[in-house]
Amino acid sequence: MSTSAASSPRRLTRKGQETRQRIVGAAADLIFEQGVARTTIEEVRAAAGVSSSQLYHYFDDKPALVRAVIEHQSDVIVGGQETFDLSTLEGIRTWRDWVVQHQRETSCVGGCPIGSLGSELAETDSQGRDQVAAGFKRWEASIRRGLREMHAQGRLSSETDPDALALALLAALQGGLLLTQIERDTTALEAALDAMLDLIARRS
Amino acid sequence: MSTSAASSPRRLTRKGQETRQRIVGAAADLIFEQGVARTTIEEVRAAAGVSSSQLYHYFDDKPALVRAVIEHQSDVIVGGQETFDLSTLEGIRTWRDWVVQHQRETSCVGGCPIGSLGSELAETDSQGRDQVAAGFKRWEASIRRGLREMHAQGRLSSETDPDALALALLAALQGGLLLTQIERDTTALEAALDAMLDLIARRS
DNA sequence: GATAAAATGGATTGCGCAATCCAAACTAGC
DNA sequence: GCTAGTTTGGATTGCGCAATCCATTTTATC
Repeated sequence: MSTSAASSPRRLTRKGQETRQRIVGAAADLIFEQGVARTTIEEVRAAAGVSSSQLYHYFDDKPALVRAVIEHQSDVIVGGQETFDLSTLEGIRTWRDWVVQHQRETSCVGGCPIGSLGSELAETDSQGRDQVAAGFKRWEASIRRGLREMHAQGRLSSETDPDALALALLAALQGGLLLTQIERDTTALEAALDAMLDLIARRS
Repeated sequence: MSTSAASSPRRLTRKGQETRQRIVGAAADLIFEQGVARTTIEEVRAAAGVSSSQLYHYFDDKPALVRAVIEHQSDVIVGGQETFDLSTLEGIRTWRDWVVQHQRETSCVGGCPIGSLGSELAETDSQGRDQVAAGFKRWEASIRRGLREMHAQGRLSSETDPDALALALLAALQGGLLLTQIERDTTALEAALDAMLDLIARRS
């Protein structure tokens, strides 16, 4: 969690931090549900139960709020990722099952919180894009840690490049989530992850 | 290319068809560059060199125009896809190289024209989402045709399910394109496609 | 408990942009 | 060449929404 950002208030009261967090949380939910462009400041204001001036007290403008949301979602996702151990085939399967199950439980709605943001901002907000890229880097590093461990312990063939595999796994997940979100069906996500699992098994 | 759509004018003059096409092309370019929400009717109007009333003569409203753009992009992509033969490992490698090269040439800007649209519309325009899903289905079918052929001719092991593999390949491509777009670097795309190629080779 | 800073309330402003309207000028088909 | 339908011009409207403003109340610090 990189602090920084919101210019004006340098010292935040405990109460202020709570309010700020409430705004970020509400914004994150709304943006996850309907994207940045279709989420209005008014909606965020109402959902967070704050006044307009409060919102602009904590964030310079809408882009600044979006930046805080990206940071928030990165933290949530990377935090979640680190509860899984990807250094064994069994662990990767457990992770795969969790991801698929989670999509089923949410009716395949929303896709990946970071991926969707990245797609929307990529060509219009370079600062936002950089931030999403940094989030992906952290995520990738987390996956890589597992595969490197697997490789070091000889459970991945020595010719295998664990770093490239980590990137491929993240890509397969992203593509699977996108197709799953659009088709409202986990088939694509399962096919993508199972293909990667099969590859990893064959390289064991 | 499914016709239909724009309510009002049932009979289009040649001139009318040209104008309509010009609008769709301009809209497709702009939307590819900056997304649906950030593309204004005024921009499309100027780029296509038409008047406001012309635009609303051919399309009921902005969502209708977006629908025409989705249709257009689906046609372009599926058309392009069909110039490749995915029934041999060699052919798939050629396709992989083309995709990567294309991203390099465009500086990794824009991502996938359909994927980006799908991501933006998924939760806010169910009609648009359905249309993107249909586009992906066509794309998937095109890939599947190659892999089924490969399977039938014994160049893919009999235990392999070519349909699931086609879906996984499309997902890897989408995820690779998304990461590549955000990181402005083709490494992820290459890792994703190469992983799938390796899997296919190992299943040959 | 005084005072400076921070947090909150809510009305208001101004503009970007989708969409409408009323013509006028073409293009078919008979 | 007449007329019904199609295509085009461009001004205008109206609203959604980001952002500003001026208070008032609360919290920290000494």
